Amino acid sequence: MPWRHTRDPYHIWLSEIILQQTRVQQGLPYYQRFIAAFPTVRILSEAKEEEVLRLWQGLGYYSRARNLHACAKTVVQEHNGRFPDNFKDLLKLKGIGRYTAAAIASFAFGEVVPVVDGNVYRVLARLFGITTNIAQPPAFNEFFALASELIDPEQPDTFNQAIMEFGAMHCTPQKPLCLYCPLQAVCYAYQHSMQKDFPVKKKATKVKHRYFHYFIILNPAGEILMRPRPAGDIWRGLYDFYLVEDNTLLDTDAIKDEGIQQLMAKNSILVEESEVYKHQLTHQLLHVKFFVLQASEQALQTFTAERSQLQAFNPAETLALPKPVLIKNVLEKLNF
DNA sequence: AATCCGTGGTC
DNA sequence: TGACCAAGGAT
Repeated sequence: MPWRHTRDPYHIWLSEIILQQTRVQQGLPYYQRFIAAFPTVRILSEAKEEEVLRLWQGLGYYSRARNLHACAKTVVQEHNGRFPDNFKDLLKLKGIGRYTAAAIASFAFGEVVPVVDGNVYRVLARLFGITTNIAQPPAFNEFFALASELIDPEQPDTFNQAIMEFGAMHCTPQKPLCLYCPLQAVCYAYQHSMQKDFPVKKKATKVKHRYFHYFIILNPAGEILMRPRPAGDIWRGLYDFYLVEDNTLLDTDAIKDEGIQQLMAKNSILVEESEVYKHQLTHQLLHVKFFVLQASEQALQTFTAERSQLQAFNPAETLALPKPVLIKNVLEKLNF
């Protein structure tokens, strides 16, 4: 890994941001493209945001890219192009939290501060038999305190990399390699055959049910009405169809949206789909029905005038739109 | 504290 | 094949 044997805070910072919730294999090519395009933090800070986002596309968690760009600007404009050299000040930068601040502080500047990531939770929980629920915020302080006692003050960077590497390569989430583990004799989980029980991670899976009534509205030209989803909800910025949401599964004729009612009155309606979609990241269970309707030009004008976000796309154009998986599948099934 | 964000890998 | 998870952070 190209960021492993360096103390350049720019390289370390970039790699750590890319590797947040992301595997090395997936992030490595992005790291290489970013370094090639932006050799220094100053060059990155002078880039356009669209250019940064374009290089980031496909990697996910896109706020990381926006924060990355904002952080580069701050470093250049307020810190003379040099990253802060300590944990406390690094924490103030956008996109840098407790893990990333500790990683940069220890790797680049040798500060004695432990990283606490998913690997550290797992390794320490197994080793010491810690039953604290790591999904709860207070868990961080406990593991941070324990790691602070364990960290080697002479080589904090090596300690931090070692414990994460050990977690990633050896003390893995599933099928840890206990058979030839040097910590067998002192590992609580191994001694009690409880590897699968650590770390304790209870994820308050309150599944939220939502009922989406999608309307695939076609105008006389055969175009489809779509709109980008608003902020503050799932699929922000991705395109989907006009929808009516209600907490109860509505009957076709019980829908309250007046505009839709008018369209339905004047046009035939087909129920094309009815299925359940699980949004696993946010534990939402979406109950979805799809209606297809042909709208007359006149009815359509009234309808869209009240919903300025809606745009008409021909089917070929919709292929180029960023769509939620659900919508993509529907379009494919409907042969659009 | 709870919720949101994304793609890809594993078993 | 569905459930779980990954070198987290912001709001």
